[in-house]
Amino acid sequence: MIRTRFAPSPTGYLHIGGVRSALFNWLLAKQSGGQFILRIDDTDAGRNVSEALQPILDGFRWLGMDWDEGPDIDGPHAPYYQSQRSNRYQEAAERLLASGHAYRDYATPEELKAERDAAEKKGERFFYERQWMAETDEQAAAFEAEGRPRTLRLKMPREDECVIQDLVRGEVRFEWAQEQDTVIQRPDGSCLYHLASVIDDHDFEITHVVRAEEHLPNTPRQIFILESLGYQRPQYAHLPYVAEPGGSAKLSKRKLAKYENNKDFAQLLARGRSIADRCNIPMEADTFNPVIIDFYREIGFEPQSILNYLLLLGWSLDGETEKFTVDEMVKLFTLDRVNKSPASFDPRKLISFQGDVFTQLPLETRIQRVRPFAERAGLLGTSQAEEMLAKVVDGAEDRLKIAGDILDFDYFFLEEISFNEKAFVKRICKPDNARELLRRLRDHLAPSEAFDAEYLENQIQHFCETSNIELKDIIHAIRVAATGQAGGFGMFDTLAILGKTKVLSRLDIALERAATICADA
RNA sequence: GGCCCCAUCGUCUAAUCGGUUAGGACACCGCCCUUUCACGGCGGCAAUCGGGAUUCGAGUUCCCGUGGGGUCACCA
Repeated sequence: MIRTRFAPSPTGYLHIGGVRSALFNWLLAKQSGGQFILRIDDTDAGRNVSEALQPILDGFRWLGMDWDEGPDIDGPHAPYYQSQRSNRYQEAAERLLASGHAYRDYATPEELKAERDAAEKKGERFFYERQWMAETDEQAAAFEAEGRPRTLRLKMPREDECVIQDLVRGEVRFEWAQEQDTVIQRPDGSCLYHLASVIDDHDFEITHVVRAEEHLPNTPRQIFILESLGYQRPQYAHLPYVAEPGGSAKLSKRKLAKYENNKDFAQLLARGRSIADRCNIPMEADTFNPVIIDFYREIGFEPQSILNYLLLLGWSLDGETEKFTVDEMVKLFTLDRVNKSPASFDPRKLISFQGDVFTQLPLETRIQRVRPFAERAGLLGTSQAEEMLAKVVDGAEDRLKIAGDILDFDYFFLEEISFNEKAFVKRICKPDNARELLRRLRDHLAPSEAFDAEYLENQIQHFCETSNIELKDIIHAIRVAATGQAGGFGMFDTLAILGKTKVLSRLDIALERAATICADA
């Protein structure tokens, strides 16, 4: 039975690299009928744990990554919050002390800092030499009489080496003598991460520890703890981290400003901002940031595309197959095809995946996805607008890649549109007969009873013949006048969806506008 | 700096147990389709970090460089 875990700290946001780690854990557990556990690493957290945890749980729920045990649902090993498990850690700390694998240490923070600074001055690395270690109760009493604070440190071996069989990296060796005597318990009795993590993995019966590569150097001391306690080693798999766009450093949410220099990243962020701006979505850098999962939910990405993209960041099936449903991911994922080197985050490929996924959704689903955005942007409200929405989504076809893209087609809904200035000049001002043709076309269409695409095509073709012009001589001017835009979907469909009233009034508005702004007016 | 990890097109990656014209995808560039914008179709550009060793033969094995990165807390 495989049991995996993801252990977020309640930081208030879910990092995209974290999602990938969690995904691999989740897939590994699901494919064998095992369990995926969510454990909350809040040993160092402030008061607002539940508030800071919410976005993380929301993120997982949105992605459809359900956990079998953890917050909100509990399970046989509850509690799943480290802050509620301190008695377990203290118990272990005492055992470690009793067995001689840990010792009482009475160094003050000031003394340690002085040692550290001195080492740094000499260009050496700091290595604690147990100057304030108390080996006997007498020594401990003497230190305590001086009023020194007591911490518990691991008494690391000074010879031999630690050999790890890592499922993605193979055999990795560390010399024990290089390992520091890590502090596992603070003077106030609270225990630190390494201890807590090992105890929890044991208590929760975790069989596979799949986590980011940055934890690889921590592994020897965790192995020391668990073996000292007589626990069995889990299987380890250290994943390469997700690197920044166009670079090889670890992707970090704090470097948003730097990433904005990356064209692709900047474009994605700009896209998001324009949607958020129209929909009154808050844009704090803590959550509205392509490094954070909330960003994608807020602007209308599909969980499926994010999962699929992240799966391929460091894993491949055969180098050919790229599109996977969640069921396929679960069935086909294997740790032995995880790559060893960091994979940099490529916003363009993510967008491409998203476009494919969204386009293939049934019309009804697309309408449903898009509606909240249209609503928040104030485009809906009337029953005509509802009908319009369905027609627009249908007509837009694959031009809609992200749900928030519906705002690109706001001109169908708005009473007053804004004109693309360049297009207006090029299509309406510049051709010398454009205004005349538009005026005549307006009058030609005014008496029309019908206003469907087929009828419009016939009418406009006929208009062209009688005017001795070709369709292409007028169609661009019509589009700009009716939509304000240079591009869009089929012209006759566009006019039909807009409806006669809007089309006629916009032709009037465009003509008035041309009269005032065109250079020769 | 110590320890550890990594190294194929711009990016993500493929290449049984050494033998391929080093394959696919995203991006980019052409052409076609077309009333525009997309889509789609066709084509193109583009990579094994360097040096040794082993071998008939090395992207693949070994060694040495070089480069990139991670980590070195009374954080997680």
